[in-house]
Amino acid sequence: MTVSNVINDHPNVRETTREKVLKAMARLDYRVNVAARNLAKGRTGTIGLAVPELNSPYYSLLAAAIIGATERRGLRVSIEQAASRENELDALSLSRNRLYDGLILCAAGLGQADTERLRVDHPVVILGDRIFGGPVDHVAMPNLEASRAATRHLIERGCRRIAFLCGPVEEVDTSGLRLTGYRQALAEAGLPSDPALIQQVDRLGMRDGACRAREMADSGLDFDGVFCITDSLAMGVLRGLADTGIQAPDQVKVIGFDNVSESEFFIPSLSTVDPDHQGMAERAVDLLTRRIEQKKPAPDYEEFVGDFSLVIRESTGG
Amino acid sequence: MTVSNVINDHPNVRETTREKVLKAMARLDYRVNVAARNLAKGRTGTIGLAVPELNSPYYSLLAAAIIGATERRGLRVSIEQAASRENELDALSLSRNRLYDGLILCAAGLGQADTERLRVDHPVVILGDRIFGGPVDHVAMPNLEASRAATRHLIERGCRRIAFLCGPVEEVDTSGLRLTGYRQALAEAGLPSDPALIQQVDRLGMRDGACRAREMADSGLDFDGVFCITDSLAMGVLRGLADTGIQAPDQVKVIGFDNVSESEFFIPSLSTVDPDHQGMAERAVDLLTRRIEQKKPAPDYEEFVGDFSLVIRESTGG
DNA sequence: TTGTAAGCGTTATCAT
DNA sequence: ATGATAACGCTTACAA
Repeated sequence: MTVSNVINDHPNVRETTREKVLKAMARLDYRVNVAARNLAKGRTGTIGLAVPELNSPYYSLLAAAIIGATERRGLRVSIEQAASRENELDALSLSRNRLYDGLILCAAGLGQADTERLRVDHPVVILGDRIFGGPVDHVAMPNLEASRAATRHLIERGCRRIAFLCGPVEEVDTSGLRLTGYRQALAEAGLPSDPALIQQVDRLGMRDGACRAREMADSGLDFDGVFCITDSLAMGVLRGLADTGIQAPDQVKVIGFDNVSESEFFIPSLSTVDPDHQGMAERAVDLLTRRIEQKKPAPDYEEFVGDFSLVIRESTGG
Repeated sequence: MTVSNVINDHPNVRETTREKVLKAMARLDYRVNVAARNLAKGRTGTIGLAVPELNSPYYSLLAAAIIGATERRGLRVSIEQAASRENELDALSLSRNRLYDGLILCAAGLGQADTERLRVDHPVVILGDRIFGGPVDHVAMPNLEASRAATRHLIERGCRRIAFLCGPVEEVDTSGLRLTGYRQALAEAGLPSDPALIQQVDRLGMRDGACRAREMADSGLDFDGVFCITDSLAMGVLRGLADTGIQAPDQVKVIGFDNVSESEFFIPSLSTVDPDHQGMAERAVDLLTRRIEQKKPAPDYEEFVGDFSLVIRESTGG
């Protein structure tokens, strides 16, 4: 017991005793067994972070932000790639199995229909836009406002035929919410909303962005601006436009969403929505920590929407 | 005990008993306690992966490759950001503390001088180029050969004044090894090696690449090719060149190293060394698994060097 | 096929 | 200030 007290820096250990213990520990090359400690304490000091994919500028930025936020709180993060709805449920159960003290889940597979599966007796925070009003704390992007602002920016720069590039649109999700913001901005400016300009791709990466941009150009679609719901998509679009000889921003202006590190250096550099990643990460970790600390689960679920600003770069005229 | 047998799919449980147990588990909403299991088994089924930074195209690619390799083996990966030598030592001790069954360490802070600190009694695999001949298994990039090939490619495309852009050069590390390959290629082609062309930056990211490219251009340095030791650096260079009005590949050709996802879509698309990330990841996990499985530590340390190929794209003339 | 007993290495509680 | 004792929830070894 005294050894335990020394290890955990408890007071009430005589200095000479402490030294004796430390000396013995050094001599024996003693290491605490974290598994045993976790069992005895009922805590692991680790939270789980489940993201759909790691090799993505956005999710790696997000992971870095979360890690930054946890470091300041003396927590460890274990990152899991949960690439499917199935994987996400796995992550949930691992957390329930006391491997983690709590879980930050970036849902991509789970949807509004799975809301009830989140009703678990251990701390979970949802980060993202697929589940609203669930029985968990929730940190979301400022989808609507930011999309309006991005679209408005294109309009202000003179675009009249603005394409909207997104992923599969579901009832409630990033694509759907940002589409609403886009439509609102058009409506506010008195511009018609042409369904042909609404383009959906399967995956929100550069490849799909590039392919679709080429298809749009080749099909003769008339457009002078593109609002892409992720920067990856937007950089892909810039690439696709370049392939077809279309000049950005002169002929077509492009704006993205996320402000990933690469956007600043792309050629042309990418105008984009800059969400307050840091703030959202801090808040997610705060909410989770609060849940972990409180003994009794309380159904006062919080919904936090992050801040954003617009970053104007070359792709919309600088 | 019978419950344990059911949970672990052991044979020798009567079907009716199994069902009774499963039913009871469902009724009680029972969950195994992973912490307790870890303690009893002395294994966690989790390996640690320590990388210097997460928000980097290269390391996120690597992390994804490692995760892919472990999934097939029924292992879980816990990713840690170890951004300093200190952090790397932490990761080592966590593993020693039985939180992980083993550790894959991408050393960036630890160096050849720390070799002895790797002499630990639990499985570790080093992934990277900073420690050779240490008391651990080691998976490395084909630095020398690949750098020679990349430099040779620039020479074949007509470059005569090839700059080399790297990070701080130490005794043994990525920068140093690739520098050697670069010099060898120049020598083989009978080209002089001008020290002014060897450019070092602090961090291997796009920002430093862009800044340095602008400085090189502004200072009037004469160069017609750049071999960058990472793709991020190379994309930064392309950006920097664009800023100063230098055309790539017409006036200056650029080649990178890593073949990160972004390279294919950058404008101009980036020629680069494509290491066999998947193969290296598989091998690292294999080596680690072997160590975990064997009871007695054996000092037959393996050194595995991955494969590579060259991917020629627009930045060197397509 | 099922169940008993011991032990994994810590920490919490409570005496001393 | 120190230490004895009993958990923590599981698995292994072995007995029934």
